Amino acid sequence: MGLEQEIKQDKFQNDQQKAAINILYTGSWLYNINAGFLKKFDITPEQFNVLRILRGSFPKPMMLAEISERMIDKSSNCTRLVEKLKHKGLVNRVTCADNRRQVDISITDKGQVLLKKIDAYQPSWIKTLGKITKAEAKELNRILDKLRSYPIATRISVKDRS
Amino acid sequence: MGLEQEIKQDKFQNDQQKAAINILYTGSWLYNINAGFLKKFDITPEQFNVLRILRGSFPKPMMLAEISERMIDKSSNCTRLVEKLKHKGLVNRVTCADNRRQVDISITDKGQVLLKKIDAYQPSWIKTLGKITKAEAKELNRILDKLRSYPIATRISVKDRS
DNA sequence: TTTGTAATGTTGTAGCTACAATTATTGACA
DNA sequence: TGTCAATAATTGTAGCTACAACATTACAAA
Repeated sequence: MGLEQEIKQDKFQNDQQKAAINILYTGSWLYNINAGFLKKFDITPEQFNVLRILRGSFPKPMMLAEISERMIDKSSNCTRLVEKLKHKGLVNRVTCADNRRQVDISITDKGQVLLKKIDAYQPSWIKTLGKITKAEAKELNRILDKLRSYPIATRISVKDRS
Repeated sequence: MGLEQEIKQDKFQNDQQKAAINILYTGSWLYNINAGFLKKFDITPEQFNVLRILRGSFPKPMMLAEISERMIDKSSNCTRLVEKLKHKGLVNRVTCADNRRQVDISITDKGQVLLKKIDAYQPSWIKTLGKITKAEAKELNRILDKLRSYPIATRISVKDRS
């Protein structure tokens, strides 16, 4: 079933506009699948994202700004997110000795164990992804990266200058 | 700049997994551009979505369940969303005479005017979309539709199955 | 008519997000 | 040294979401 049937809209202005809606719609769909899956582990997608980021850096701790930079959804409030994770014992947070403005955050053993457990469950969205081929995934990645490439925002094109 | 640089992650398990992150990331990126644009008009992306849905149905009113079904983000609370729009004078909401369980919702003149005004602004994300070709947009749509095909049972309610 | 069940919305509430204001610390430099 | 700007994180708060419980209405069966 295509996007038109799913949101019951039968005409888009053009393929690009349809693509925008499709990305938003598919993103929301994927997010919800993921959130539903992670709920079993009492963790949100944002928290999961942060934990994986910290695992990637382990054993080197990270500061909040670095974590924010790597997050999928940049707008999440990192301070409070990390606070939740600390409360669950999944991360450590200590004031950095060299620079007391920053805090060093690192994943705990308990956090590592949780991630392993989640990995082992073979999340349903991994299965979902199997529906597209490797070649399709590559092409999808290429197009999405192109879409986000830096806009030539306010620059006047050579043609228009005259 | 590709996804790896943007979220500073240099290895993914495979292309499909990267694609999932890419969709979530690009969706969030696009949402934020859109939200920033719409803020000038004192309206959220969700509210804008509902208004366009109602314009599509005009002059035929719609009930809440129909609107929900067509929304990009199904999880928004439609009752309160419509309440906000009514408060701004952008929609009408009256109890349906035939079936008093349902409410008939329709876009007002003021709502139509607002949408026209927004259309006229040529949203920045329309420019964004120009970065991919028509052929790329078509391919993107095809792959995203394929990805969502065969719904994951656990997240789809009985009602939605059809 | 009464009863049960499905359809349709609304509401309560905990928790989360957006974003601007604020605090604390550091480093540059007159 | 004292002042200023930059960096890093926290907090206040209004508004929004998730989701389950609830209320109302419709309709069919006994």
